[in-house]
Amino acid sequence: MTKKKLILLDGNSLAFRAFFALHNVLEKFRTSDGLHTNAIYAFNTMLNLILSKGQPTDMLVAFDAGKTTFRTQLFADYKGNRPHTPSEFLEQLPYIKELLTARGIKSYELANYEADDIIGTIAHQAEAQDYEVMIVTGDKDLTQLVNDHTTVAVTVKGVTDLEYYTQQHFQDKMGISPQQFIDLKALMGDPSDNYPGVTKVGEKTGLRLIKQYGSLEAIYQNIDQMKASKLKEHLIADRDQAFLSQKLARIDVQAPITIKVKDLTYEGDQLPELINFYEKMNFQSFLRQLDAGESPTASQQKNSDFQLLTAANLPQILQTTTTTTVILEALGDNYHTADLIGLALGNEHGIYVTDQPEILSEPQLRQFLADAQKPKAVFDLKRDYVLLWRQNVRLAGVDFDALLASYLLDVNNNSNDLGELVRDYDYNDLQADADFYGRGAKQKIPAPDLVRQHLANKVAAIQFLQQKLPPKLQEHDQDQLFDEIELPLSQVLAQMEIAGIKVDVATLNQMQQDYRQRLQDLEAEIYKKAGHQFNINSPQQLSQVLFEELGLKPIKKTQRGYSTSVDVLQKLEKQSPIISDILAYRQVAKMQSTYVVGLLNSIAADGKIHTRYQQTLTQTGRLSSVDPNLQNIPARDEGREIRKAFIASHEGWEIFSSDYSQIELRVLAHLSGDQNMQQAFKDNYDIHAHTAMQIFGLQSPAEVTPDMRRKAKATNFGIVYGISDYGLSQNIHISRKQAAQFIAAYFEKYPAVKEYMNKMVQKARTDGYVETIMHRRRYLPDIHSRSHNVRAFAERTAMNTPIQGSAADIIKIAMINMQRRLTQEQLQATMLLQVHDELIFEAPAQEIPILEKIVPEVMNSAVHLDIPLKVESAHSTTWYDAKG
DNA sequence: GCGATCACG
DNA sequence: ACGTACGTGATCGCG
Repeated sequence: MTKKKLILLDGNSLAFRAFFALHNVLEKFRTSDGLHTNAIYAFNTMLNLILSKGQPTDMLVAFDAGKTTFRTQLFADYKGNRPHTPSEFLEQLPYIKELLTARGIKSYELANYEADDIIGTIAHQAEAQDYEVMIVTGDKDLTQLVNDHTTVAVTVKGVTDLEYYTQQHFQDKMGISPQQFIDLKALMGDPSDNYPGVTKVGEKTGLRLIKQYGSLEAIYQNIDQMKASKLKEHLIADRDQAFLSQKLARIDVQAPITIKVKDLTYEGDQLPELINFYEKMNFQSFLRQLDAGESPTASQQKNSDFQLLTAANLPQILQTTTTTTVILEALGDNYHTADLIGLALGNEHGIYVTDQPEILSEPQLRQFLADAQKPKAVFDLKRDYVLLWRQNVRLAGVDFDALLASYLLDVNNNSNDLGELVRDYDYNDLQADADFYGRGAKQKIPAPDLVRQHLANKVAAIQFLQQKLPPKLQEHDQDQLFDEIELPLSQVLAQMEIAGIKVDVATLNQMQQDYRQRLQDLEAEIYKKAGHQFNINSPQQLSQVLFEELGLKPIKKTQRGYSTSVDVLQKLEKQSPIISDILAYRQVAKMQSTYVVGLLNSIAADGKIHTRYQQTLTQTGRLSSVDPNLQNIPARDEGREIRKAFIASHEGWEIFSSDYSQIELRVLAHLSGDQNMQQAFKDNYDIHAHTAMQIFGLQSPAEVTPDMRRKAKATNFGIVYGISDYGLSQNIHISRKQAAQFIAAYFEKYPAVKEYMNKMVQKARTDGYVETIMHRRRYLPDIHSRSHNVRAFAERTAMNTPIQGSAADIIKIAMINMQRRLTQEQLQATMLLQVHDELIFEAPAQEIPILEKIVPEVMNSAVHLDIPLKVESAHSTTWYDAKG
């Protein structure tokens, strides 16, 4: 007989995690009676995962019984600092228990004991009966129960991402045994459970002591031999607290439970009850899964009715007074080169589909698509605009883009695949393209009737989203962002992508040869110094040479070995002459592979590079650039030479570039309302020098040394990123203490900045999101994480996103206005690139003086802030020199 | 397919 | 004491 497997769930902690996993859609999960169901839903998702992955024979979910336990009797303040539990969560707990019954899973609670103790006791008994035990929890404390029979899975993020603690994993990670964990907690205390431990002892010191002495008892037995120190004094003073904490930390494995292991058989879903429950909760997707007996498949998706689109019925279909949904089907991501394979239209006349893209030669259809008075709905306007441009049709009249709308509502729901995206709105009647056409090498076009059906289903999906999303945009106050920024920006970006930027192949070829020679020379030199050949590009082989053969001292570890990154190598530079060769080799190799060769491979038939801007990708609202990335062309040092290859596309034209000066700090000055910082910008001071005066307490700008300015600049950056003293200290190579002083001085001189930072974190906590000046929204569910690490990251994000995102809003508005202005003034000048705070154009030489006037004018007036914006411009025959 | 590295703002 | 800057994309080696 196979071994029995018992899975034990920590009900309260997992339900709580489930609640916050879907906290950002809290209001989306409500029954008609008003009951919130997000935690119930996420809990069930987790159950599905655990049941299918874990295949238990027996199962139990343990819950906390109430506020008072034997621990509160030991220590009145136990868990005394827990914030008020949200009622939206508490109301769901009874239903989670009901769910468990319907799924054939036992649950249990016991007065005076926590769920931990129930789990510990049952696990203990099951181990004795040779069960394999797995415990699932959101609380690391339970890892003390790990042993040969028992694994503890702790949630890392959400409820489906689990870290599995086996005996081995625990030992590897902590360096102590699971049983010693109790003594570690005794020393550290636990802020979330509100018990103290020993003063000034945290995880680091605690681990050191446990490793040295083995146990709490051993520490105190040997305390007299310990040499005098503050630590020793604290240990002695807090002895009682430590032993009390040990009692609190230890999970009781002898709790007086009234159930037996043999009663815990997992019964499986109780179908009538479960269907009933899902219906009550309005869990459509779970109901469908039950229906299918497994996950939903193509066979049960509802296909939309449609008819063939022909030249004959086109006139009737285009005779419409409502919005027409348009699908242009082309395979692959790169719409600059992909071929059309079909077209579909949908409106009040029905859905019409063809797999003959040649229908685009019909003048009526071409006219309709280009008619700004005929409203249209699409998925990915930019893509469609470019596809049609290549057919010499200028798409107009699009007033709904399901991709853009979905992205604005939640920047995480941004799949470039319509089928995947609608699934997030519980719509399952469209396959993902990757499923329909196959992925990678296996991609092929299915039979025409299937393709037509797929396109019809796409039309229906967009129609569904057009009903569903606009009210939500309005709720979020995002109508302007959608209608006046992202939608028009799509067309501007399409035009920039189509324009492309000219590249001088001869320059790149010459660089390729030079780099090839230098790489050969450096390679020979490195092999000579190492004593043998090896692959310098392999961090593994390189660290073998450096740290084993040459005996250099490793500074930093990575997951697989020792780090060989630039900052590490720089610290080793004095120790061996090979290091500078390696640094040089790395730099040249990067230039060669990514830039020279990479760019040469991306040049289109017209001698230009046409990047694609991802408009629905970043979490902050910035654009990104792919295939190739033209937003990370080297700008400093030698690498900047690459920019000499970027030239204007006509004889007698130039490259013209304007960038916002300090836009993020200006945005911060505006958002925070800090008077001191605002004054500095109003007076057009050098802001980094000004900050240097503030944090170094100087009286006049003349006292600011270049080094002070450098440090102040780094501090300004740090503030924008959501400051930490450690991060700043690493960045400018100062002590952490000094960094902390800088930050304190900074906040003292710019007090409103500090208030603003606190306000953003608070807003993320109470509203679940932060937003930009144009109401671009980012949800931050991690702000409630129990993990310090994850939570701190969310807090920095809460501070940074409104700043970075508002700057992104501003340049987007400037781009739209700029494109209009160029048309108005009938200029030949063309906007080519955007690099976050910079716009790059090409123009006939005689238009340069005009650009010098109007580009800063348009950029400066994009929005009205409490402080002025500032723009700097430059121009030349190549991008290299078109930079101030 | 993922981690390490390094390019940009 | 905790473990760190924010946002990206391309290339490489390795499993």
